[in-house]
Amino acid sequence: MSTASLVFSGRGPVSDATAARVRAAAQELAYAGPNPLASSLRQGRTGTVGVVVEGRLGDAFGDPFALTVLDGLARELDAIPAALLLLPREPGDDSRLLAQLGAAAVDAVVFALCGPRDDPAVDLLAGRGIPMIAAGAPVDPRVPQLLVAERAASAEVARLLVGLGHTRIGHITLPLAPRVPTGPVAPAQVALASYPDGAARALGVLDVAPDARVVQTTIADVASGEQAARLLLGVPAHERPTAIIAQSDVLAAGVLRVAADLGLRVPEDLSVTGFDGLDLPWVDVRLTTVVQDGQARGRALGAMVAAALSGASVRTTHFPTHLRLGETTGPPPTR
Amino acid sequence: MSTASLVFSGRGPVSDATAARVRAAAQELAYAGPNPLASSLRQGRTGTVGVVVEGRLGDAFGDPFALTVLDGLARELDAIPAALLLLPREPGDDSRLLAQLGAAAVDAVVFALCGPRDDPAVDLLAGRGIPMIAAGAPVDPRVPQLLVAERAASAEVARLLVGLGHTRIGHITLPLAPRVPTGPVAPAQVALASYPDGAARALGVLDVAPDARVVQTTIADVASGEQAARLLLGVPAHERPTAIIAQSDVLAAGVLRVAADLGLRVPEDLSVTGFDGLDLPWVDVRLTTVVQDGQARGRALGAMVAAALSGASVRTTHFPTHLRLGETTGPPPTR
DNA sequence: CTGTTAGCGCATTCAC
DNA sequence: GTGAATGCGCTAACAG
Repeated sequence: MSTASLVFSGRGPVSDATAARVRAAAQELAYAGPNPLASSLRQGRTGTVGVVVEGRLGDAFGDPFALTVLDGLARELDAIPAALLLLPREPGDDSRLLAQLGAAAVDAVVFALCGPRDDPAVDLLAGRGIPMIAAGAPVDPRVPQLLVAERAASAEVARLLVGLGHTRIGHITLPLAPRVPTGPVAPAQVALASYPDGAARALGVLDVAPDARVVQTTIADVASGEQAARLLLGVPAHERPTAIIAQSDVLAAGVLRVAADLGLRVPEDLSVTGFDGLDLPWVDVRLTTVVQDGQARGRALGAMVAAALSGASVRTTHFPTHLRLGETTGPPPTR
Repeated sequence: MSTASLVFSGRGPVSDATAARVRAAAQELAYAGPNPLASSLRQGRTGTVGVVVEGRLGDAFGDPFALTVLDGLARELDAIPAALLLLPREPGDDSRLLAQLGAAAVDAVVFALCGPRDDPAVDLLAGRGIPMIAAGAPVDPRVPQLLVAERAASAEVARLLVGLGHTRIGHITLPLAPRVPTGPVAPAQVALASYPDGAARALGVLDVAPDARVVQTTIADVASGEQAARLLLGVPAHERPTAIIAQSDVLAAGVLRVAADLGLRVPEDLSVTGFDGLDLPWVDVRLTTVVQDGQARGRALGAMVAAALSGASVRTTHFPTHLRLGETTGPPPTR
């Protein structure tokens, strides 16, 4: 009885009478519509797109920027239509993710957030012919990217501060590799980092301010920003940085809190910059930051997925950002 | 060649020589392992659990409490193992969700967060024999619940404030129904609400303080809390509430911000309470609030899912909360 | 221990 | 416009 299939999918030429008869029979047999699994197997489409998430969901999406990207992505996928399957990876342990990827039925996979430069998941998915889309990582010719000019944007921030006269600059990076502790990082280590986005932003700063003190965080949240800020600011006044460049607005929010706690005025005593351009209702100053539209970024990723699923060959694209001058940057204090 | 299946699933008794031979052949043919779809169809298991999310992902998980629940749930499901499929519902429009549910292959569905009391998705899923687990909503005999004594907990907060001598109490509720505007709500409307959790908390307050002014928010975030607080506090001083009970800590955070803005000291001029017991790094006072362990709640939901999938019959359970006295409550100002 | 057989539930042919 | 046959790719059950 293929007619039933036509009735439920609603795409065949079926007379109203027959349709009614089919529906009545379905009712009778308590048939709740086609089995999605069988339908997917037959059609080769699942209506599901995987999203790889580094670390715990609470950590990853505790950063409002990441959440906004996810939101935009979901919104765009909804139009395909496709639902989002969350595929968390324990940082530094790929085994669970690979098992999930081997067992999960997805039409495509998105690496929407920061992740390792080299990812064994790529081989697995490429082997299955599942299209992938990434935002910075993993780096692989088989994975088209939506790229941000991280290094250039970050360098622009550093240039702003150097131009204002700052010479002692602190930099707070996102994690450069899985499972790192919060703490200082030697500039030489930066180039070897496994996470490209943090590395690129740090390199941008070092391009312009090679003597910047770099402190790495474990995750992007306010508490980590505070911790890193205390490491940078908890030194004698004459070696204390007069400006801190944070790789994320939530990290910068932590810096602002520590500054207030230490009695440092922003920007008179300390300049602070962020990255992302978040609108945090609980931060009262307007942060100097690199604005990127997270929602639009997610949507752009979703559009790339849609294109890949429709069979188009998707190419690496660039996504715009711009520096926004806020109230948290100014010339260094005259001693 | 079922031997190949045994090799890949790793559960059959296969000699090493044969296993090697199979792997070699797989390599040769560029076979990337079993097709998850076919495997799922055969085994009747997908390794995927759906989570219904009300509203945009950004709105739903912008509340750290909701995110923590999701995190705990994901963590527990990971042990099954199962991955999370996000199933967003546009508030007030079930059609997309129902379509997704009809097309998505899931082993179970969790209603982890607030949602409508009556949900057409229940009929659909019950028809398919897919187990459901809920946390407050939907209310249906076919759906076992993990319940919080919302009304009692809320009443306890109100009793605390009344006991301190407050007579003019304001209450800020979560949305009581889809697509509501932020604004005052008549107590009579509360009992008719479509969202049970907000309704139960409001009823708890009204049980103890029947004259409380109730203001409803659109979503649980700081900005909505601020908006609601301005409605409650923006009246002549003699009719201004001396205490505000918020149904969530993020809403309470908004109240604290407005209080500071209006020059009201907390708790001398205004007592403020929340719900959830979040640890918000950017709120400096210790809020008086109803603590519930979101992570544990998510895990408990995950455990219920695991039980349901193992064929056990899952019963409705209760989840504990407790009132935590903080620094934001005290006697009302003596005029 | 290994190979063969059948069917999971559907959607797509193709005859009628 | 309708019904009957085939196979999507796998794995459980069996026979060797």
